[in-house]
Amino acid sequence: MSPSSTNRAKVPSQSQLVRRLLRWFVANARDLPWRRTLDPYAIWVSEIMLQQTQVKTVIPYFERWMKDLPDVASLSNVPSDRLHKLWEGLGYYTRARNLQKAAQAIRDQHGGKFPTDFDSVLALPGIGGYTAGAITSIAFNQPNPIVDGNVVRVLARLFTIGGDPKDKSAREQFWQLAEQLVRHAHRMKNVLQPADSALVLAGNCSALNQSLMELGATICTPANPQCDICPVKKLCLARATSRIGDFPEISKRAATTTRRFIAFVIRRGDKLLVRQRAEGSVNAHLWELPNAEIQVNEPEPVVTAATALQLKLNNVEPLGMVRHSITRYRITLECFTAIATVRIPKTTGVWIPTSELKNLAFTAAHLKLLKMANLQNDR
DNA sequence: TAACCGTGGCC
DNA sequence: TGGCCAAGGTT
Repeated sequence: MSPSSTNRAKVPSQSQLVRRLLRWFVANARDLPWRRTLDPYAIWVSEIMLQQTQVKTVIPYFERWMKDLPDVASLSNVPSDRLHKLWEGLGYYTRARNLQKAAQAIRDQHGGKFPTDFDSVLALPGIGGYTAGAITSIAFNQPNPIVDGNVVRVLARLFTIGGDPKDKSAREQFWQLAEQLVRHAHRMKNVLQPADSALVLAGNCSALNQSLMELGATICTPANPQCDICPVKKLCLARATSRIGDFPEISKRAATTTRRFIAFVIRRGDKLLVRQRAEGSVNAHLWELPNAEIQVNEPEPVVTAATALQLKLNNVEPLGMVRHSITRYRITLECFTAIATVRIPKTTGVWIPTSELKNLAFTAAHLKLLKMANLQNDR
């Protein structure tokens, strides 16, 4: 950019910004299942599912969940197997267990009615500052700010806020700014929504908070943002100074580590040997095929894995391999069919009729193996 | 505070 | 393809 540029960039006016965002959101919001209701339970479930998970992935899970567990009462009573099955494939399974714990707290401490008070919402398991702000603003139109990855990106660019958003000082800036914006929205005359839209809005606070996320999700994207159609492009400081790519200043992720596992499909009659992962481990409560981690360069993978599992095997045949990434690990999971010849230790697995596998929640990698072995159908 | 928790979409 | 990222929270 030329240093002699005459249109010196100014910090955007907040009231102008809020007005444009509200108008844009009401006219352009995507029609999503959880935007058709003001039921705090439904909005809560959607917010938890959406944590670190994309909208496209969440939609079918949300529909299934709401059909099966339509309210706090049904969630507080659902058996663990069914709870995990409804979450199977979404990851971060603690989220599902915390949903149930919170539902039980709502039943026991709030008479079964979803609390409206911010601090009461925040006190529920699995609900932090973002989610408490999202629920109370979207369901109840309270002027509570929210800052998620989208909001960070949008605000960092609009106001050229530097620093790692994970660091305290930068984080406080984003929350302060988000709070100022939602308070502006709260003071404004309510923006009406078009009659032909399925969108249900509790009011301006809901619309403003959602507009920031919607803008980040659809236009102000991490790569290749569509600035040409952005409703607030004229107010964007990063764009005015040609520094869109410099914001936000995200730190690099931890390097990935390669790991190698051997798994076995071992059948006996109409039963399959499977095990449930222990509390406190990764993917706790979920089911998997018996498996063992081996060295990446292990020369005798099957023998080593079988020994680790205390299995004596005959007729070992390769079934296939899946690649799977989990957090910072890049995993290869090699699978073999085999026949076990001696008694099996409980820690290695238990015999489950194959007809019952569909009721158990498996980890994503092992679900792929079951499908490979024609033991589990698509849902 | 920084590490940990899962998975799939996207380019 | 591999790396980045997604409506974060907990410990």
